[in-house]
Amino acid sequence: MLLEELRWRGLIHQTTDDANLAAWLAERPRTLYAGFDPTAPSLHVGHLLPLLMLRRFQRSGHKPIAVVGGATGMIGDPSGKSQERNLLSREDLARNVAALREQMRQFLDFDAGSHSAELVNNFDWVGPMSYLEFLRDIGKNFPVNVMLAKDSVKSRLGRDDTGLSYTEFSYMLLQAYDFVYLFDKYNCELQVGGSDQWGNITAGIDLARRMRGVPLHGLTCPLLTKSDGSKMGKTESGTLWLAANRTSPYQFYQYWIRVEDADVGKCLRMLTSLSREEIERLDTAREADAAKRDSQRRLAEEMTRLVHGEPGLAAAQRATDIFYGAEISDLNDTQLDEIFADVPSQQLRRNVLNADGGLLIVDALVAAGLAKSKGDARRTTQQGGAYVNNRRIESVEARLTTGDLASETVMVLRSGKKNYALLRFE
RNA sequence: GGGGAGUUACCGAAGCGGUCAAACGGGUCAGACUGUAAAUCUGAUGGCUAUGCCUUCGCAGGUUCGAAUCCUGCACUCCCCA
Repeated sequence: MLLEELRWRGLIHQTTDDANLAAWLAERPRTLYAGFDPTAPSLHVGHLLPLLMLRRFQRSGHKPIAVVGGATGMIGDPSGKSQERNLLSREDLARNVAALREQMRQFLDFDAGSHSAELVNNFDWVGPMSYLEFLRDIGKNFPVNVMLAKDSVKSRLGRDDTGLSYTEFSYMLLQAYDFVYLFDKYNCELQVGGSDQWGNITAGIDLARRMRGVPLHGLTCPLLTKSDGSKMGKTESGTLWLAANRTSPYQFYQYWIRVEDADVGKCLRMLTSLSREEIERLDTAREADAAKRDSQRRLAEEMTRLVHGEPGLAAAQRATDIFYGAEISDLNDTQLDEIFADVPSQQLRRNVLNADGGLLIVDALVAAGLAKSKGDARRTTQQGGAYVNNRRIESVEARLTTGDLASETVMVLRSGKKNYALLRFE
């Protein structure tokens, strides 16, 4: 039932027991976990698949545990990495762990009785363990030849330009032990993760069999990639973060709005909770009239609501209307600040609007940083590329006065289709 | 160490005494078209207090009424022979 849906959504890459997993899950509610290493102070789109996987399982009555890797994050997972990682400082790590915990809360239900979600930090059980204890109890169970056979290790050893430190080599032991620990404490029997986690997951399953004699299970989801093979969630300016202070709700919304036709169906399946009927209806509509871009709109809406809530979605949509819409007027500073939160701004003295009949449009463009020089500004204006409050400026001679303020103190300048800048007049 | 070639605007590349702010291509920017797609088409592309003025053709000098173009020196790059 659940598994069938996951399969339809394309969320299953590999499982430890294709034949029986569905029945095993149907038997009774199970406890499962996914781990997230605190490599940055925010989750990003790449974390979403396993996180949503936990959510989907919870909605089917299973109990999810989100593990923040306070311990494993100190080591660095070599899986899927082509080079040795730099270690994070303890302070950074602590900050990241706290931030991730906070973010993960919104995706899971912590008040669902017997299948309430748990949020734990593996530093709590790995930290107190001594090195000797670790080597005797855990290390003893890892044949090095098996470890060497893992893809994550092999790919690194096969390279000439980079190696693999003992530290990173040990990573899988820590993650393997997490699984055993969570089995002991929560009777956790299933680990989910991205396809690059397969080696680590099976390491945990092997360890549990040796230490406890129990069969645990694993399930991985594919990496979220675009039709051209590149990773989803990367923009020209970097990663698409879930934290509003790193990627604004507007930028986040825009990313999904701009997803290619070829990728949008996959995104709807893998990332949203929309029903199969609804997604297939969108597919049909898209084939009939791709230009309407209902799929993208719906995707952006769902994703932004999921990550930033209704207020975030509303703000993103309002900003979108303005960025791609009509003239800006009758707004106040607060609204403008919110909409143009991502846009650079410059301060000017207010009296330049009154002196000499106003501020020349050319000077305004230069001051706002939208033109390299006055010549550049003049050219842009002559070619019809200069806008104030989204109204095209027709003449190079035009002067801006207090009447051109969009709000109390702010004027919205634009060069071309999408280069915005604010001028604040104090 | 010897011989040769080169250094031009964001990049590539023409220019080889005046008509050179410097052809052409790419990039970039703007406009039209469009689905916040792709392609296409058009225009622009050193600066300014702008029918003119100023600064730029590796750097510093020189010849000349006049130099990106000729001469001298310097720096750097590339190639060939040791």
